[in-house]
Amino acid sequence: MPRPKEFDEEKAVESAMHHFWRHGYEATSVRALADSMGIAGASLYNAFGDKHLLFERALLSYVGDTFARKPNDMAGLSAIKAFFEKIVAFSVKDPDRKGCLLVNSALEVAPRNDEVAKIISGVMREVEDFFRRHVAEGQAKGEITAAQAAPHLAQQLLATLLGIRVLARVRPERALFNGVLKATFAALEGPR
Amino acid sequence: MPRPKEFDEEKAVESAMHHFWRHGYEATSVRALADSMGIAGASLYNAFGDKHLLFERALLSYVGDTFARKPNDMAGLSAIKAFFEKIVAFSVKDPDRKGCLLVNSALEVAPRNDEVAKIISGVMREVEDFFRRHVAEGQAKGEITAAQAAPHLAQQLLATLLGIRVLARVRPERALFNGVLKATFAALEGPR
DNA sequence: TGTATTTTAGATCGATCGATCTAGTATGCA
DNA sequence: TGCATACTAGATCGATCGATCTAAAATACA
Repeated sequence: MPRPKEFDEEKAVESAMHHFWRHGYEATSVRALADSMGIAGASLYNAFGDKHLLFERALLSYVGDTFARKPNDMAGLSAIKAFFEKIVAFSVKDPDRKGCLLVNSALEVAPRNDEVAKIISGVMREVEDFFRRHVAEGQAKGEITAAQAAPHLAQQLLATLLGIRVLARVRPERALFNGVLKATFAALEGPR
Repeated sequence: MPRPKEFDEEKAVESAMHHFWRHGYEATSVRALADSMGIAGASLYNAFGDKHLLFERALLSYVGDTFARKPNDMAGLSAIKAFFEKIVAFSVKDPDRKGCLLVNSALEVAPRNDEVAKIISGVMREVEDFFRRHVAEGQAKGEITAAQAAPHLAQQLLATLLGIRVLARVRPERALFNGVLKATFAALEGPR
């Protein structure tokens, strides 16, 4: 039996993910991908099929890293606040202004790729669910206003999140994010 | 003196704008641009310099069409509501799911093009100003809550707007937008 | 009609694209 | 040591990229 060990596929996908994240899909060449993954071009095609399939793997890897592990030690309003503040903290300190690979891809790739569109809208629905659960929980605890329906508040939170991700790419300013979050959280808490 | 008439530059730029809007920057070839503009490739370079400069022209044309003519017959809350509802109405009925060229370009082009980044962040600041002015006016009229500072509410509205533009590209669903707007406007109006 | 100029279609440029193939090297088991 | 397999570098494929150039057609004034 022959040379059974390959390169670490997971780490390679992670490198590809970071490259797509920084440069986008179209502006990323397969040669640049192979270089940043530390493998030969032929190995890339052997292991991943083609550029498009590799991108799907990279996108799923990103989703796994970013959205799968939600703060499950918190609930209600504090979970929502922690979620937003983590993203803002990252956006402010990221020198590359990469934003969110999912949002970037939603605009650049999804319109011409049904499989990617399905992945992205699926994740967005999960995030919306996440918001709805914690809004309902916060309402039950009396820390979130009951004047608005949980599904609507959750949809508003989703839009705000996506907006923050856009701003992270062109105007990653702490003061701007602070204003957005202040008004968002105040709207959740309602009149006091 | 010779053949003084050229093709209609403005209409040509408009056609280029629509092509960029539908397909993005990288995925648009100069040949496809020239075809959709109804001119020869050589004419494109003669009149506009290169692809990048043509894109800037197209982006400015989009900004002029979309953001320059704001509803100035309204003020305060109703101006804000009309602004959002116009955008949602367009997003829902656009079969191409083009979203917003400015937002699409903010994510795809701006990170690698300082001039485009400047245009985009400038427009975003104008939109933020628009929101701030009308929020302040609404607060003065008592139709918008004074519990939050106008600048913060304006920043929140900007983020929500950008989020809606993202959703327009992957989930242009009337019910989703309605929920977002309902919660957004309720937050503006505050406790009643 | 003749001349100058702008346009056009289309060939062409070097560069790069995604993708494939070849040849040689490294590895593990016999 | 020898064989089979997984990798590598690098050449190469046809296609397309942005950009340029040429030559013919169109237009307006003399």
